[in-house]
Amino acid sequence: MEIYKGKKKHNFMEQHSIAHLFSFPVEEFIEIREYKRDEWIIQEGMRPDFLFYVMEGKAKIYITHQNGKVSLINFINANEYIGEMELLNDVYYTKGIQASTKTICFALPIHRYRGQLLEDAKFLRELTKFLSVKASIMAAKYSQSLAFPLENRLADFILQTADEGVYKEKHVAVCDYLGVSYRHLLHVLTQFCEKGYMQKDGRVYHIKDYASLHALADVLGNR
Amino acid sequence: MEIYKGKKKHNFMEQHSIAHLFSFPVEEFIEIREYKRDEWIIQEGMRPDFLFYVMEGKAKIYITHQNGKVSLINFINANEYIGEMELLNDVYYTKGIQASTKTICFALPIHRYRGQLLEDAKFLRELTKFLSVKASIMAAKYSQSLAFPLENRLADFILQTADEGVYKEKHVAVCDYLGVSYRHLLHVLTQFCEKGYMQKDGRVYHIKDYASLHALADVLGNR
DNA sequence: GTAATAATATGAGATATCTCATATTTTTGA
DNA sequence: TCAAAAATATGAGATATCTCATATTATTAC
Repeated sequence: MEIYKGKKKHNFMEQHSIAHLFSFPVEEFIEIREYKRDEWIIQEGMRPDFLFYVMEGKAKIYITHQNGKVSLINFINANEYIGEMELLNDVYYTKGIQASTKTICFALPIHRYRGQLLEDAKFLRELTKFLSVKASIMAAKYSQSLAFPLENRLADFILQTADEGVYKEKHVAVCDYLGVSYRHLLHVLTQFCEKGYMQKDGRVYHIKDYASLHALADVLGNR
Repeated sequence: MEIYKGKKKHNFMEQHSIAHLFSFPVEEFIEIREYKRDEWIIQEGMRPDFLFYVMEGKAKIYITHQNGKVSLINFINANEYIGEMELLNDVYYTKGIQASTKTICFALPIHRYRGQLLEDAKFLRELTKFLSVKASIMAAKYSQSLAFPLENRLADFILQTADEGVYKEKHVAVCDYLGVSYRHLLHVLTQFCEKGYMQKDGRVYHIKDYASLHALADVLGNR
């Protein structure tokens, strides 16, 4: 992890203003941090001292269960908060946050700004919207995971992540995300190929039949 | 549904103040509504015109999937909001909300108060906390549903809902809530009885072995 | 009070998904 | 550059969960 200093910090802040997020100045104690791919931004179970706002990059929220299974709960993208749960709630079990690409974020020291943040309607309004969307996405994922087999959820995931007709996500990551075993994921992928929906080419899959995949994904009703 | 008028309204408002939720007066256009058990407070897919705040009672959030399955996403209890998603987001698929007991709530007409509410730090702060807890609970339920079989989730549910050692929830409701088939729920309940964790007595179940149920529930790690 | 509806109950067979074992290939770190 | 670690790959058997069929018992509505 690198903390931007001096000129580098100054330049970055000029090019990426976050003045629209707060109605008071935060420049004085704010930090700009750059995390490398796979670096942990927050360790599971360790309360962070900062509220983060992601400017660039992508991160993953993980939780480890007592049976050893690991769930990738969700992704965090640019223009989203990290650590807001800890800002708001005194007791909260902190999830692990890992950068999945190079990630640059603003970091506000909570002890310095907590009081002001919780009085700031501008900040709270945006955070409230963000949280409402988050809650709503989690609810959708939850109910879908119970109501539909992997076949449907995977079709949806493939269509969302494929780039120019090519699907090439890492199987292990997808298992954590969709909450199924590696074995079963491969099984369903093989089925998709047998049915002619996709064609395997080395490590990547080419989509051959969008219509069928869409038919599977659409029943999830992700509006 | 009954809307309190005149003296009844006046009395209720004197006894149940919600002044602490807002920093501006809301008395003028607020309604007090009482819903009977099983009545729909919001119809699925129909945008509500009100923001509700539950004072008394308990309601359920439902979503119907395209394959006909119904998920009971969560419960709403006293001192919680209904309709906040619609207040915050212009596009949102409205879930169905059904009273599961007699439910009394305040109803604020959105068109009248939206602007003020979104500027009110006091209101937004409480709503933000509420939403952060909601998002966090959904995330926990989601990851648990993927990581653990019914056995564990049911043990947790039984311990949470049993009253003086007696479990007597309706099977059909539990199926929707835990997202499993009726058949499978009964199967696992029967197993619990065979293993001596519970004893069936007519329509209710008596808990006989708390330790074993706790052991099953604890691995979920609900902190 | 009775017919309709909802909830409970149980069996049998199908399918979705998991666990474990083992081998090969790719990536990573010293 | 080489050994260790991670990711991919596949088989076989076990288990969790679902679907459908069918009966019986409560609850609700008229």
